[in-house]
Amino acid sequence: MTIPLYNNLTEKITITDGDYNKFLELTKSISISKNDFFIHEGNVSKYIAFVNSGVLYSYTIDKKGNKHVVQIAPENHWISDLFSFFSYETSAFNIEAIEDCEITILSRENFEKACNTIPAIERFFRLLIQKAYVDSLRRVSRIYSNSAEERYLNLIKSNPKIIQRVPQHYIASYLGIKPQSLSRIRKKLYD
Amino acid sequence: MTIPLYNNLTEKITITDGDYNKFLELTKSISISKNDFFIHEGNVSKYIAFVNSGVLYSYTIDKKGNKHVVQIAPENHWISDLFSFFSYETSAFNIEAIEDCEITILSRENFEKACNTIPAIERFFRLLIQKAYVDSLRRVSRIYSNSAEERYLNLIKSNPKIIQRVPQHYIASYLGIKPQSLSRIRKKLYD
DNA sequence: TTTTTTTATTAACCTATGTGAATGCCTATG
DNA sequence: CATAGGCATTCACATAGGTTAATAAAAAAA
Repeated sequence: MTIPLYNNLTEKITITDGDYNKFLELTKSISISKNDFFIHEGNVSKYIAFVNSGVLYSYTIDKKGNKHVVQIAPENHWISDLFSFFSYETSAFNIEAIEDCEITILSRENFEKACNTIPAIERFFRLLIQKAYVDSLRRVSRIYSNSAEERYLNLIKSNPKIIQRVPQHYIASYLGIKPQSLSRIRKKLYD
Repeated sequence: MTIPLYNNLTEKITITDGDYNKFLELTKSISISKNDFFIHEGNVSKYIAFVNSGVLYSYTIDKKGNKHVVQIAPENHWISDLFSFFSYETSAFNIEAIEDCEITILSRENFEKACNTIPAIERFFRLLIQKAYVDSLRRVSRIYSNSAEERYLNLIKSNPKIIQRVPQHYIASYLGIKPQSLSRIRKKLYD
């Protein structure tokens, strides 16, 4: 199904049917089962993915062996190994399905092709990345100015569904704390 | 002088003289004295700026009254109140000169105009924002996986000049710690 | 120069989160 | 059904960094 993708595009831009079809031809739709990898660290394939259904999450493993959840993407979100997608650096980055997923994927090569040949698509990705960038800036500023407890409450407020669908230790990692600390925070909050 | 800007553009894209001049007409070059504000929180004017010479830095003041340095931009860097520049949210954001500066500025309105009428410029900003985004993602992941001491050492390594030109309490804020803590870290490192 | 203001250092104490280990609970698998 | 592996919870203790306050050093102003 490509309707969710069309709707996602037209939230930000206007696109002709011709351009949309041209864009669609550069993509590929695939299924991923729960716990499968979409991108596995060390693999060469670099894609950006649009989630039609399910939930994916991306994470890195740092030099100390700690896992860091970077992004949690339910349906209607884009997710990618952006470190290497844009920088071409080989980065230890994984994207894994938390639930069974249907996703539409675009290779780096076709991403460039789409941006070069379909102005509306270049605009779309500029806007998408602008938003992702602002989100990331906001995240840095939240880490610095809020405690883990405040960040947890913010996440619940802004994304109540994620809390229900995603295991707690992933949430903890996304918040930048250990599962034990999240437990302690929840206990304090709900006792 | 607009040569630094031309060089900065052509690091990422190819642009014709005609397009460059068209772009230049949308910009304005101004001087800012040390300690002056380029953007003051509460002000309506929203610009993105290219630093020809000097150093600017951007910061927010959070609800608790703490100042957070978000970006430090020496010459040949772009800096902006990106929170509101892209999101149109009114955000409490300041950009101030640490040294006397020459900057070239582009209003939000002209930014859109440039992106809409000069494809090379839209491409340039897409690439610029991609890079800024990757940097910001990397920063989140560093905050989570490195101690303040490690982040300080990283900063020294990747940007030795900034350490020399920027007062220490700004560096501390950029690293997400208090000046006292940076002092303690430096003492531990250099004793 | 002297005075004032800003910045950096140090120290004693406090707090949030990390660490390691034990326990119980679920869920998947044999 | 039994069992193993993963997940959440709890606790005792460790530690990085925050807080407050005093002082020193440097820079700016007079």
